[in-house]
Amino acid sequence: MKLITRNTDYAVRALCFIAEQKQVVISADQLVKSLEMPRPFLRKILQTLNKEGLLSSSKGKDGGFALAVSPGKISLTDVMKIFQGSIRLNECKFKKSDCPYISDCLLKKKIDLIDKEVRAKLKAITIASIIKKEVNVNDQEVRGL
Amino acid sequence: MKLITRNTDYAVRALCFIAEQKQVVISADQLVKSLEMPRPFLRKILQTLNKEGLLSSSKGKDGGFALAVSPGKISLTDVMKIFQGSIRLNECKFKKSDCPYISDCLLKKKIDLIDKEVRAKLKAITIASIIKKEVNVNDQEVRGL
DNA sequence: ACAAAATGATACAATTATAGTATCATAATG
DNA sequence: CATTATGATACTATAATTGTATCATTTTGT
Repeated sequence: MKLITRNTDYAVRALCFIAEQKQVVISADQLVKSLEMPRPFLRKILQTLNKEGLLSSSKGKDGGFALAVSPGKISLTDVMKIFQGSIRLNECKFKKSDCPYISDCLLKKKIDLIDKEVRAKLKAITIASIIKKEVNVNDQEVRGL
Repeated sequence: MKLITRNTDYAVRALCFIAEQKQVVISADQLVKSLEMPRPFLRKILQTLNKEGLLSSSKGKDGGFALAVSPGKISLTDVMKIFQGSIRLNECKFKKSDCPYISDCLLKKKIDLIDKEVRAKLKAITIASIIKKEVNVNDQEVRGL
């Protein structure tokens, strides 16, 4: 059981990496070399992030990808939604007419509660909050980890 | 994204149903008729629950399945473990040597925290806690919902 | 104009997980 | 010994995940 799939994970790491660099525009090749990911898969992911508005892209020499949204405003749920669709943990199989527990299913209610909490917590995790340590510890720059 | 797969869901509902009946031993056929589930699939699930020790079984006429553990001692995590394997939400793809965030990955740590909380909450959900309402509301019996 | 360096679009493929089905064997009971 | 139940096991269909591969397009420098 995974909460986060590979492409979400790659996307998050790519976003973090881009956010951490002094350069604004980062090419797919740079990312492939720095983070270890299969190139075509990463490219597809970057294209998706571009389409979805989290990255902007430029072609040709010195082209690549740049953050289109500030790291503090990109949350894990944003990325998960893009690559994993809805992140409802629940989705009862049973239609109201079928479910033997009909209108109020305690199981569903309990899971719903957990679901809401998880979503809130995932939303609170932003790219900025993930890279915070690497970028800024005691107000010192510690790039190039 | 589902936290709970179909077989876990069926298993939980079957366990709840068995726990709710006055009869101790419930046959697969009874379950199929009452809860709406494909018979062969449910049978496989019941066999698994038997093997895993949550149910006991008896063959022949008036045979079937009975709870082998009290409803208060069967938690959602028990059932999930059986049908969905480990319920770690995390499992970082990157081996220590590969991961660009090396020994301390903030993403992983944050997800780990969520993971622990979710597991604790799932563990707190027992069969007893799910059927409580149906079996016992204001100390009245409200069977046959 | 043209080659090089980048992304864009899109179709295909392998692997794994999920959600089942189907069949025959075995045990208990009357 | 037939009936009624579960046990064991092999098979299958669908969808999701995790990619690969190819060609088109745009930008830039010479």
